Amino acid sequence: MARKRVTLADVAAAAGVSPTTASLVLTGRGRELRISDIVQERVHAVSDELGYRPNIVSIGLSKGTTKTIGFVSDTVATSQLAGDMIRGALEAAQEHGYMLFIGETEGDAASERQLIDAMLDRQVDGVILASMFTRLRPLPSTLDGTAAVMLNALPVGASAVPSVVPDEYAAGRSAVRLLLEAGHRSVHLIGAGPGEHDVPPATVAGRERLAGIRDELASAGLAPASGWLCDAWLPPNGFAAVHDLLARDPTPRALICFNDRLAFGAYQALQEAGLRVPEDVSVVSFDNATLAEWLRPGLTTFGIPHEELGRRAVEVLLGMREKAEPAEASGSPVVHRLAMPLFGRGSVAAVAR
Amino acid sequence: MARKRVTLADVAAAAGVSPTTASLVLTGRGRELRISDIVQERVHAVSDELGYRPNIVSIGLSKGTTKTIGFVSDTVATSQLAGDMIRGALEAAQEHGYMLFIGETEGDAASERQLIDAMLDRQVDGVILASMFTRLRPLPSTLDGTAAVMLNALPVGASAVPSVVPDEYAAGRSAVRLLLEAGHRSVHLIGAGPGEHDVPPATVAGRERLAGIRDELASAGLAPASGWLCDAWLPPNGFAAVHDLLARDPTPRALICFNDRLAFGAYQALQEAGLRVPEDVSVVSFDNATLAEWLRPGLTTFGIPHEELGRRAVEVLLGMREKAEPAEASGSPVVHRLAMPLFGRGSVAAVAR
DNA sequence: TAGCGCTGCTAAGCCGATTTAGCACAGAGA
DNA sequence: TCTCTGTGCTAAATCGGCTTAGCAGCGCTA
Repeated sequence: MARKRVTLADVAAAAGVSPTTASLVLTGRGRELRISDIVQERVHAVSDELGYRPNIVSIGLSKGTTKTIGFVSDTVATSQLAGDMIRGALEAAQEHGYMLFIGETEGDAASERQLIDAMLDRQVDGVILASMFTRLRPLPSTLDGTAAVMLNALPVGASAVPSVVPDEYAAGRSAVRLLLEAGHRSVHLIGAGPGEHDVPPATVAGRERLAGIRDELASAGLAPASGWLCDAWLPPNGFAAVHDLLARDPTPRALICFNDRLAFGAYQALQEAGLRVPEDVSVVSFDNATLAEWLRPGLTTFGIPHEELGRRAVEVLLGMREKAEPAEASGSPVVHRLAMPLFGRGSVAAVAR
Repeated sequence: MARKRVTLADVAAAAGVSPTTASLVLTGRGRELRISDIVQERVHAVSDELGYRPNIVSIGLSKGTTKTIGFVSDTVATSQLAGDMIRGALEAAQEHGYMLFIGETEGDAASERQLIDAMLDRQVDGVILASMFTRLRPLPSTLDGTAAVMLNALPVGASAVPSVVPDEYAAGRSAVRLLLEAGHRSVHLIGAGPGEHDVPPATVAGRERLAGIRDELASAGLAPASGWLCDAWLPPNGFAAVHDLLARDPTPRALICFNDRLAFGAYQALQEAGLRVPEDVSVVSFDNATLAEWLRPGLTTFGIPHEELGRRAVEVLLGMREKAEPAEASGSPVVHRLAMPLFGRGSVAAVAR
């Protein structure tokens, strides 16, 4: 069955010219090399008729470029996030005629190395190293000499690799500002805080959100009313933290949850205590998980622009390939910070007096 | 910077043999073609020392196989599901030394065609056509002559392509059996039913789940107590359906929700009506979304084995490449149905008497 | 001592494109 | 008539590996 692919040689034969001529015409160098209009037209016509498409593998062999990008993610555990990030990358890649190899390491260094090798064996033009939660990560040494971009992660060590991350710090400030504008002066933190070092280890997001929160509070002459550091940021943790908070302060007015799943747990605890959102308690959160929309009332949250992050990573990577080695040239690695958009729903109200 | 890749020629030169010899040794045909042990050893040593890795692009050019599979999904809207499916596919592919191209069509036929072309241009060895919800879909004609497998979708038309889908029908039967064993005799359906044709259009999952449910009820001499067909299967739909149900029957005993998001809405409606899960109402559902674990009480649900589906699709695809054209040979396309595992949590209790 | 078979290795072609160098022909000028 | 300059096209090398066919040298037989 398998109809054989139409090759350049087929086109050339059918048009009665040499493969060279066909190649020149189809790569747009016909005029430059003085192929007559009649022949050019004939080649194009035959090419269309036969449905010729160049074999990228072949081009890859001689040019060393395969129009392919490797996308290495460390975990797809919280895969919804990964999906959007990949989607953005995919779209940007497709727009530029690139394809994406996807690979997953589950955080294992050996399998990361293996995966990157497999990609290099296939002559990828560049590699995106994505993390599903913002963190510091080293650049694998195999990637020396290959264009690379970190996505939702920051390079550690001397490697001068550009990175693309959400602007967590700004979002932290914005979250506080939102509550201040609603008249709140007492803000409890669920998931981290109150001190600047009270964050789960290795999460850049937590550290930067907290820094933003604390700085914005400070500029209003305030400090967190309380902070509840959690090991993990899942609903049960949020539930427990708010449960504990209510034991100390039975009528909190405003919560900032460090992510939406914590907020979900917070909702549950508040509800069981007979407190209503937002009439009794305002809640602001981060991530804009799908969940945020489904809660009743809807959760006001700062979203991670996953799709935009993925898209930007691809664009940065393709940009690198044009200029020679710009990251190293400019001395220090470039960090692209993308704004986290606010999704205002029903969970914030003016403070009750 | 970019250290040049080590080629076979480099290894050969360093070992003082011809490229032919090096190739034979490294592809394991050394003994067969009588290369002396001394030379074999030397070639291997040099190869290791230089860190030689064969360039798969080159092999792809001559052999036409690139150890690469294209994974085309129609939508990543509900991307968590996609993520797990892709993860399973990824793992299986990696185990066999294959890489995955990922592409997304957003359901658009033109972009699907374009994507598949882009993959064929890169000489993929096969293509997996994945849907994020089980449905019928035609096989794009460009794929004639290429190995293909449908994932979470069934081929429509004469194309003899194997497919891998969850066994929705069996899960429907199991859901009912679970309730029957708990002593329930009155079962309300949220999302579809009561009649066998009362399903949202084009969802195979709904149709098959409903068929299983109705058949199992029938074999106990029962029929659905009521059924609430919803346009979409999102929390607000579940909320509304249960709201309506309660207007007719204020004390339902058992609900089967057609997915977890409907069940989430059902929980909310039950809660607002002062009914408790599972003491007053038992709830069974399908999908095992992450959400199911977070609800209080945890939702008892039949999960879609996404990871297993993805994995199996790859295995079926790679299996096809070994035998010639087995699907067509065997006459009718093979459908692989994978069991949907039960995740028993706290939402089902023995019927109150 | 020519012929045969075996051992151990290599030359050369191929996959499908791009690219460089250059060929054949026509017309113009010396 | 010979050279020179364009014009229009093509041969051949290349990318990096695999594969087929075959070569050289040796010992053994007839």
